[in-house]
Amino acid sequence: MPGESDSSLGLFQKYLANRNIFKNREVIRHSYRPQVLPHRKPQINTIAGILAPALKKETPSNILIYGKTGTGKTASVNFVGSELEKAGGEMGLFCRVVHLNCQVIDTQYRVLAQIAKCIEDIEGKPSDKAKINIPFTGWPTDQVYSELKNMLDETKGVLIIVLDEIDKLVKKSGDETLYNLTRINSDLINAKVSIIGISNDLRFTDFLDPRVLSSLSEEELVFPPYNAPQLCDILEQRAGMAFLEGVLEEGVIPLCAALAAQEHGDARRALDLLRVSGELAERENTGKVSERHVKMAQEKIEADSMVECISTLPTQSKAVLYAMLLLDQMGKKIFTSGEVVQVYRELAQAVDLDILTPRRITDLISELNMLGVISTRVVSRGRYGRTKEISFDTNVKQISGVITTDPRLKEESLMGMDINHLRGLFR
DNA sequence: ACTCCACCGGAATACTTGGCGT
DNA sequence: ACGCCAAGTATTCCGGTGGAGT
Repeated sequence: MPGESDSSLGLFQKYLANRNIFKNREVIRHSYRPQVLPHRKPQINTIAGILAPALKKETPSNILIYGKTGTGKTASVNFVGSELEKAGGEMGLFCRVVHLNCQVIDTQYRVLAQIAKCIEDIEGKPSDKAKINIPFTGWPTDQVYSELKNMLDETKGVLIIVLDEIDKLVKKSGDETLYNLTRINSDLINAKVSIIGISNDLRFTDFLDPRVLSSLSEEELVFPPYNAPQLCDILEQRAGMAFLEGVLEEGVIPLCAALAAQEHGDARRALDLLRVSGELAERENTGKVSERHVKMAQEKIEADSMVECISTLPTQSKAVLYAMLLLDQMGKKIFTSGEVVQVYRELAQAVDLDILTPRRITDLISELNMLGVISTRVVSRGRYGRTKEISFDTNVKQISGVITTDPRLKEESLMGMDINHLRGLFR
């Protein structure tokens, strides 16, 4: 693209050329699906091998895929799926893949309805007698099931159902859905169905009926986390498309890879790091992404996720957190649960919240601890009992910024609170 | 209508060491 | 000097409740 469009770009050219970091930012969003998936050849080949019978109008084995987030499970399956559809199309077969994210579609009804809808969309053109639209709600589930069965049979092809985040589905609505889906084959005459389950949770099979499990996991596949060099390759591959020539300094990609590898080998995390680094550099107008930016990006991502985490907390938890903030501001960097309870009482009264018992508060405190907002340590002080020592280990300002976003904990609502009284209490 | 889950609090029990009694 | 006790929560277990989903 450089060169020929000079005429219209001329005016802006120098600004674009000067300071921009990105060539195409979309490429390093994790929603972007690259053509090539580095270091996933074996898995892709395995999946392809398992699904290949579909092209001979046979039923492929069901597959269960495990792996942590950001290990390329979904991307690999999608890749194989679209290749399969392509191949099927060339051979004049009806061979389709439908992808369902069970985090969103998490009931039996919605799963069935969504599959039906996908099939409808795919072969929309033949003027079927009465376009049977399955409503979002209203029908009994078994009617949807039999309707789906009929639709499938008419296609006379092979359908591959990908259930992404299948563990969420099982946790929310049990294994009945899966049971029905696995036995749908025996009800079909002309068509074949095969299921690919994708799970983040290795132990989710505990919740499954053994019959469902054995049928679902005819083949099992594990996606190991990426290690640092592999992450490097992934980043390299995309960085070439995403960034302008020479804006990335030497150590940037290795650093992103190393940081993400420490996490869980999460490719998404690595890409986020790289993208945010780029965005930070862009904002600075330096025209270069350096390792410093990566470190800033790391902090920013962490901070963002903490903000996200805190802002979705229930009000009571926020109140407890606020109480701890007040203690911190009063100069007590380390405090005990007893003190938190005292401050919390005042606070809750002032903002007209139900006052929870100490019992509950300790629960909330440990919850906050697990979220990593605070850190706690149980200590025994001999004659003076046993307590939890609590302290903040992250930026207090940010936390307080988020907390006061809650309508019930706005500054104004705290007017009724006697801070000085509290101050006197803790010296 | 019924089930399930998140939230809540009461009671009992666990835990640990500085103080106090001897 | 030594050892048991007690303070003050933590932690566990459990039962109740209201609201959301089916």
